[in-house]
Amino acid sequence: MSKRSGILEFAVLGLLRESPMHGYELRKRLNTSLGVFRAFSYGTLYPCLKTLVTQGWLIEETAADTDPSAAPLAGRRAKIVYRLTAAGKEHFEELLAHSGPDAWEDEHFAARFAFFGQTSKDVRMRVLEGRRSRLEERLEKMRASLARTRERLDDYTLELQRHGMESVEREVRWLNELIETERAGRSERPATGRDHNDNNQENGGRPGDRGTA
Amino acid sequence: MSKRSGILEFAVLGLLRESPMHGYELRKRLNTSLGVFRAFSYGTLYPCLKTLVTQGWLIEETAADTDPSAAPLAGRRAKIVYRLTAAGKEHFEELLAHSGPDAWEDEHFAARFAFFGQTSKDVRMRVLEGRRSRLEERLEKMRASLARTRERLDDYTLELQRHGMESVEREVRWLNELIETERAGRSERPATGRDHNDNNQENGGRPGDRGTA
DNA sequence: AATTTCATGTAATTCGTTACATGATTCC
DNA sequence: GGAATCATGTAACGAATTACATGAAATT
Repeated sequence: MSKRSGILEFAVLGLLRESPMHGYELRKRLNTSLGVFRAFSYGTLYPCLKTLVTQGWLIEETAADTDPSAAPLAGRRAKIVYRLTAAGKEHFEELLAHSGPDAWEDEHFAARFAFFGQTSKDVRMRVLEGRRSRLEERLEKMRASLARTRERLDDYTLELQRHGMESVEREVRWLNELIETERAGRSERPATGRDHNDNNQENGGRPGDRGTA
Repeated sequence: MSKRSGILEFAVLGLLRESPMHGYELRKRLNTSLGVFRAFSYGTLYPCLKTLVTQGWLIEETAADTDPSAAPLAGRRAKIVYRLTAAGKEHFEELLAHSGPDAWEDEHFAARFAFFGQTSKDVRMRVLEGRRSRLEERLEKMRASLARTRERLDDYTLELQRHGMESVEREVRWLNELIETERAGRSERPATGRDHNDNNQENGGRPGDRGTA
């Protein structure tokens, strides 16, 4: 039953794909590395982990399970470590391959983008372009509504609209850069197969960089 | 019982302060003029209106109530028009005067800003400055977390962080401009007394403008 | 020894949406 | 007279939070 929000499930699966973790640590990663934009509480995370286990995508391990002798040595006792199962990995690849319209909504998009490192190039392109046209649509609406109501609005409301539109325009420019860069050459790297540690280093800079050209 | 979200209640009260409206229209204003950032559905709005009536802040009027003869003439029949009561007006002024820490969270802030036209200068200042330090706090955390984890992150995650930080920095600059402008001289206009239609025109441009100086 | 941080969970509650149900009014 | 838009509502559900409850490990 239920969807478990998509976004949280997706992010959890993605983070656990990199390495097994327990809930507490997972939550921190969700809120820092990944989640500049989104914070989840324990009351959300723990029940979600339980259902993911139920669905066979994760397994719980106590530290002793894997290495009974080494467990006490490790820095700090990890009570329950969650590890991605084969089925979970498969499920995550599927989610990664989908690029439906939900994928270009604000938070959903950010989550997708955060795992672009594991995403194939064509999906990356579809998501970036989908996001862009979503924003352009939004801009159109904003412009139209602004044209209709301009006179009736006071300075502050107007300024709020203006600033909001500028933010959206700025994100469109950002997407344009990213799309250009993707077009220019980043290698394929389908998300399957090789270990995730061979991070693509064939382009050293940040995705937006076009090198020294 | 209950808080009714603060933000929706606040916005409804604020919009109705300008002029009476029925639910359908209210919702449109919420989602265009005011809500570049936030959309509410009928399933949220109508129940909310009901509780506001219960609390005595609004009264329902059928078009015939106020002017039985003129009602049929008006462009389109308005089924239930909501009007702010004296108590509701008072309550809104109170909300307007509060500048607690909730007021500088993302959506809450936007709602507050949208009604700055009715807000006294000192409260405006407190809200703007509160918002700014809230964002600066957030920037600090982001910088710290970035410094801690920089090496472990792949290009895309890094780029996402970078773009997120830039967005926040940009909003801080925006706030700086607004604060400067406020300091420079916009008149007091306490939210009570005179009719809301004498919108302050002593400064013609948008709030961020510093005129021709 | 006490405090902080790590760690896991549950119950009640809040906020809001979707889908449904209904009907009037305007435009073609 | 049929479609689109205006207009009002409700019931079921969804997603996530807060407050609570508990306890172990590390730090001072």
